[in-house]
Amino acid sequence: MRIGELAASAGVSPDTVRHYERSGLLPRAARTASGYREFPPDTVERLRVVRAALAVGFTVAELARILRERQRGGAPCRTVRALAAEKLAAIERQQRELAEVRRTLVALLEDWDARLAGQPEGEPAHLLDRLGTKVQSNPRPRLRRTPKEKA
Amino acid sequence: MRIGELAASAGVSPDTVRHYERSGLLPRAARTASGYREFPPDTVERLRVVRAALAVGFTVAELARILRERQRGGAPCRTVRALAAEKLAAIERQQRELAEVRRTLVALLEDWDARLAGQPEGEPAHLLDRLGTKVQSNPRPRLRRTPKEKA
DNA sequence: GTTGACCCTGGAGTCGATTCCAGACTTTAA
DNA sequence: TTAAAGTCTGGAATCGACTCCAGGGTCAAC
Repeated sequence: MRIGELAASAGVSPDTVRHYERSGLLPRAARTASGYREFPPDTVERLRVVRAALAVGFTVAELARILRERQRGGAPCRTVRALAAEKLAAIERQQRELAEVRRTLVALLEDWDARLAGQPEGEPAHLLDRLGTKVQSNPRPRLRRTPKEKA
Repeated sequence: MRIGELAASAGVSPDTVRHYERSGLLPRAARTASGYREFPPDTVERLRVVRAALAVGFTVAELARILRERQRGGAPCRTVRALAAEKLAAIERQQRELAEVRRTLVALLEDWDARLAGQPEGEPAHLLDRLGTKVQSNPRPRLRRTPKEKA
């Protein structure tokens, strides 16, 4: 199968597939006489695994290392298991942070709505200023930019 | 007060303060004869507000726009309120995604541990392969890199 | 008067997973 | 036969909030 078909099977772009190949997440594809990549059908499954691993937090570099190890007959299972546990811990940390931020934001909106209710349309209500008194900043919750889905 | 003191008061680096000034999140500071920035004391509060706003998900660009608007006598409260509501929605979406990923990961670890239990130390257990069957990838949970705290 | 801690500039670098680019070729369907 | 859609390369760009850099002044204490 060609790259477009493979990519579509996993809902990614051909560029992404090439990227994975370059990074060592997919085996080097064979080429047709004209230079097109020709993937064996089971690459669909391999790509699915890669996407799933990325989705639970593995990085491309980590996966590349693991897959390379496996290629050489190694059994990186213990490493994989440990790494996954780290991902879980990271996720739970992030959940706690997110919950905290959410609490803040909910309280903030309530507070704001109360003051906006008693305020004419164009008047300054100094909403942002209320933030300083109610939140003690610190980390930085990277709000994921919404991934642009292909139409 | 000088930049180092201001920065310390909010637990950020002087570089960050300069960055905020450049970005329009802090008013241009006055300068001493030797060119040092001299901040009025209430900048501490302003910086605190900025940090808090960033912490709940506002971007530097958004804050700059809002603060510029306010500078010109505008009352961007409605905008701010709407933006905050968007942030909340984004956070809740992220929470749902994170919960989903966590569920997957927990199930995966259980599954893995079961197979590893019956497996001798160096034998391949094909852990990653199990992923493809249990997860249907998609988005991409950016696990935040842990912010390096200053020692 | 010298050390060490601070401050200045503005432009480049960081992180990571994509995504995009130009310019060229190939395949497919009409 | 010709146009549209797919593919190739590899290096650069994207996003955002910082962080770092060199090369140079400045301030405080001893």
